Amino acid sequence: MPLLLLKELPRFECLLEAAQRYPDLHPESTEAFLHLLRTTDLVFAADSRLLSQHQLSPGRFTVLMQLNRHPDLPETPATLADAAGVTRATMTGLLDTLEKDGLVRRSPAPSDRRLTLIQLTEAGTALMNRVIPEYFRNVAAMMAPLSPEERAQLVGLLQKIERNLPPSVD
Amino acid sequence: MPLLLLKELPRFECLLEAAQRYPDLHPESTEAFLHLLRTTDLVFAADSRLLSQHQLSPGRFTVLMQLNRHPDLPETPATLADAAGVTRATMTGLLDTLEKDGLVRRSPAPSDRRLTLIQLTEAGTALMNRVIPEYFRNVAAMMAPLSPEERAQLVGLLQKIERNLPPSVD
DNA sequence: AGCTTATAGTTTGGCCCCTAACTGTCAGCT
DNA sequence: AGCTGACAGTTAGGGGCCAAACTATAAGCT
Repeated sequence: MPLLLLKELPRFECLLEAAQRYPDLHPESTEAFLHLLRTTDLVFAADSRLLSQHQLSPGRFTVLMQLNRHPDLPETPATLADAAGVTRATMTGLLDTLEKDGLVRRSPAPSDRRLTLIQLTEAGTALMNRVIPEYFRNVAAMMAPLSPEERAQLVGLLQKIERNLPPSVD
Repeated sequence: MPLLLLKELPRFECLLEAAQRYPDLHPESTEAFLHLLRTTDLVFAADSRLLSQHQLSPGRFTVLMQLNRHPDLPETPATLADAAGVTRATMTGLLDTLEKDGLVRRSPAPSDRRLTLIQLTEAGTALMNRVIPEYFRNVAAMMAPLSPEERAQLVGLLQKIERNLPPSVD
């Protein structure tokens, strides 16, 4: 996604000016909020560009990552959806295209015909073996401008915000 | 959107462990990266929940915000799309539903028949007058756990990351 | 055995994003 | 005047998300 943000964030001076018109506007908070969305949009877009070179999207990658963690332990659409924080309807769609591309395999569960077992195929495993190192190098490169102390600091600040918010999915 | 993240981020200890399997995995960078996506997802979801109470989405809100800034200066779909960082096709769809809901009005430009002028309707203006204060209060509330110094610090750290990344749209 | 409640996965329809291609219009050139 | 290239906005098709509703299956109770 882009998050549908303004391409150029308003300067802080503009926020100060707008605060005169909108008393509820808190310039420092709004600035932090907009930068958070903006930076994440850029990070996410860079991540998406890397993944798209391998015919993957962040969503598909997350599913494959989940399956790759314990390859001998099959997952179901419901457990994958729950772990990923999306609806089962969404997961059905993701699995449809992953299966079509030969990266996962669906099979019935012997003991419960409501369940479908999902496993990585050999092609899926091979793809992940190629993508994962590159993915982590890309993540490290994106975070490289921060020193180790600054990364810890960033995590601390983000956790402070996070603790104050309800989870986005049940 | 949820960003299709894992509902529970891996603990840092798990990242250390995974780093043994993936030498390119940099635990501190990966932790910061995942927290950045996670926190923004939660912030964005909270923002979306507030806006959805007013039959708005972040995208529609951004468009209305842009139109609200200079109500007497009509915009065009192309200028709105460019300012918002989305394609003209996307903007057409957003304007379709905003027009259907009576929040914006499309009219032909007298001097250039390629252009469509977009303006807020009275209903659109009234809606924005109700939503904007609430929107900024919500933003301030989400950022409230950070002190003013910490907000400035967050902005600084995010800008460091941002400067190292290409823009997500041209 | 039959009924009720719950679960799994899918389908439908919609929204928001994209790319590519289309139609209509304008600007500049000859 | 006519042509070419560029621009504006839309359409078509697709992916990724949602909610709601559906069908099929399982568990528990009587």
